[in-house]
Amino acid sequence: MKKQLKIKPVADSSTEEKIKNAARIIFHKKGYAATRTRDIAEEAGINLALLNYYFRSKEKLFDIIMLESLHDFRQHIIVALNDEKTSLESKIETLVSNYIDLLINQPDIPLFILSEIRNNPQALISKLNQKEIITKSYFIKQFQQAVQEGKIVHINPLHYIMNLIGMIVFPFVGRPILSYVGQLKQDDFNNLMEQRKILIPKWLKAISKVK
Amino acid sequence: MKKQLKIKPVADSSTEEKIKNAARIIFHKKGYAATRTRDIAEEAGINLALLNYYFRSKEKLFDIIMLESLHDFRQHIIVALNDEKTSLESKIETLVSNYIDLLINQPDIPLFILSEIRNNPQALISKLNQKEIITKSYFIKQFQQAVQEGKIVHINPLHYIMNLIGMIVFPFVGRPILSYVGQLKQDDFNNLMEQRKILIPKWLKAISKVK
DNA sequence: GTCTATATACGGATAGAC
DNA sequence: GTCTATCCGTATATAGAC
Repeated sequence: MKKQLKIKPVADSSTEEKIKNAARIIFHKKGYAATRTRDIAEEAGINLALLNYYFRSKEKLFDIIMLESLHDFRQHIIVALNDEKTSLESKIETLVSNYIDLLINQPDIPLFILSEIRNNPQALISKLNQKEIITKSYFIKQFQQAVQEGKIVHINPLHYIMNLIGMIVFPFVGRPILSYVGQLKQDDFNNLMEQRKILIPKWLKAISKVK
Repeated sequence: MKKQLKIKPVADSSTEEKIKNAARIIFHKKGYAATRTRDIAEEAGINLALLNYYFRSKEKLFDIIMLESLHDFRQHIIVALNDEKTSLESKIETLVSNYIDLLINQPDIPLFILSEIRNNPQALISKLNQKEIITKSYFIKQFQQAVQEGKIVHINPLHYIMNLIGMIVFPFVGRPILSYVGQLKQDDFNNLMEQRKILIPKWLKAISKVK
């Protein structure tokens, strides 16, 4: 059971990878409860029994997918917020841009995580780890510094965080409705998201002046 | 089977209402697939068989709850956006305020709807009805008017809608995480949302000037 | 209308052949 | 490692007594 490289996995080569990739797709799309192991097997093009052979149970397979998804979801925030070399503004820019790139590739991650947390809060919230990752980040230090200097209006930083993450994530969470209302095709939607990479930092800047 | 008044239902009096209220709570909290009819019966304090006696099946009961939830969720937008008497600004103010009030009372509605749409897009999206409710609303007319007059920067109105709805809804969708990160109690959270009633319209105004 | 007991279906998991 | 066949628990739904 060789561990494969994170960056460039050998695609769908091994059966194990095939199952994991299929599981990610189905779990992300339907959530734990609505997913049937038979669907995963079919998506992976393998026999149902193999799923249990490799992963013992639906739950164990799910835990693996959830852990990886949480990792992806968090990592973009943590890394960006804790870079001590960059300014507040450029931190926002990289975070927004990287995040939107992730979501264009895996648009179902946020709704997946949020709805599973709803179904099982205590179990999952703890897996988010250190609640201080945001509140004690270098970003927050810089933020409070900027408030002191009068560059940002005095306000609960949580509002700022909600707006930041919400502006990035919400369009993906509401994509089906949005695409329906706006009659958007896949590409139309992605183009809008590309625009937001530039717009969101500007908007946040404007907001941070509002009393 | 007398139809009861919408505004002031005779609370939990009838068994039918008891079941519906219980179903709303459980479905909102866990979604269709993860909900067991036994849980609903227990929550309602009635025998499991009665559920089928009154509503025939889990699915039929679910459809009723979903339809009502969609109605609540939409109605606040539609009514506010189509009032021809009010200015653009005051439309926003009422919409934000009414919406946040609804969500403080039923905080699980958005995640409920969004995750069920994800599980079954085509079936539910159609129930949203007329895709023109937003794009052909009086609000959009006023919006485009304001753009013409140079009061609002020229931009795809969908960005504006995403920001508007996202700022309102996202904190509720991400509430478990937010409350965890910010160490918020129920009241702390609600207070933040009350603040947003005032702040969101101001923020949107600032955003609408950003090039 | 409400209950107890039970039928039926479905989905996760395993035994055992290859 | 991979398949077929099958087991078994769980959840929905109904039959029938009260």
